[in-house]
Amino acid sequence: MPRPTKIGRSPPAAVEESLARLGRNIRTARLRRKLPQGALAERMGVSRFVVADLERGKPTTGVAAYLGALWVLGLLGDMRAVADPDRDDEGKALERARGPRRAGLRRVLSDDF
Amino acid sequence: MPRPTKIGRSPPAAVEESLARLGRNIRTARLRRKLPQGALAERMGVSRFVVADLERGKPTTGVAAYLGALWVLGLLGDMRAVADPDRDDEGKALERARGPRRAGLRRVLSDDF
DNA sequence: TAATTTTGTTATTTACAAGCAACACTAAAG
DNA sequence: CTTTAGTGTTGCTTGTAAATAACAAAATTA
Repeated sequence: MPRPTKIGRSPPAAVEESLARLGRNIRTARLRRKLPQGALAERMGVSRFVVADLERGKPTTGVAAYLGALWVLGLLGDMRAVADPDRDDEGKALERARGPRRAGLRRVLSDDF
Repeated sequence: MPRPTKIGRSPPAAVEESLARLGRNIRTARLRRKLPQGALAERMGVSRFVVADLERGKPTTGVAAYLGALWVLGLLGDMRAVADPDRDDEGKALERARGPRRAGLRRVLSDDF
């Protein structure tokens, strides 16, 4: 996350806590599976330092690293429920109050990064 | 995620799908709350381009950006269940097969980034 | 319709994420 | 105790994530 970002340098406490817990959970799952940081890192295609950063909940580390770890550990499915529109009761209530707005999409949205 | 990373440049398909879905979910939640990308970005303390990246599921974007968006939208609580040790049945089974290993911790682990 | 708002695109700049190497510390295994 | 494996820490290098600015193309509102 290069360039000084407020959310990267000092995230809201709630975000920091959430990240710390996620990191601890990944560490616990890794230890249960008897995987050293290096082995997990190798299967993810990153260096062991990235895994160490994850497990501490480093906020500036890329999402792909976190999700990649979950993937190797067989826990990626847990992400399905995050921000699931079907479970977003507050959002659904807001939407019912007016007509459903369509997202201002382009003709074609290029997804090549 | 500077430096050519396998997981950043071409993540496993499962990770890509998970990211794409998460991005779509965040976008849906934002639209339901009638928040423009710029407004969400401002509350997060980032530029509007980061929000646009999120919603496309860009893998190299920092975690804090994703979690920060969830936080503003009131959806951060959904992260609690991700990799929750209490729900990790496979991990628990593996652990039962042997004694619970303790992590090789330091005396003090500095968490200042 | 026109005016406004929102989002997408491109280009440029810059601070840092992630790679690597070397070394220290810890805790198991022999 | 000695050896080995796993993890933490520091310093350095490099490619790039994110900021900014300017413009274009949609969608919404009047």
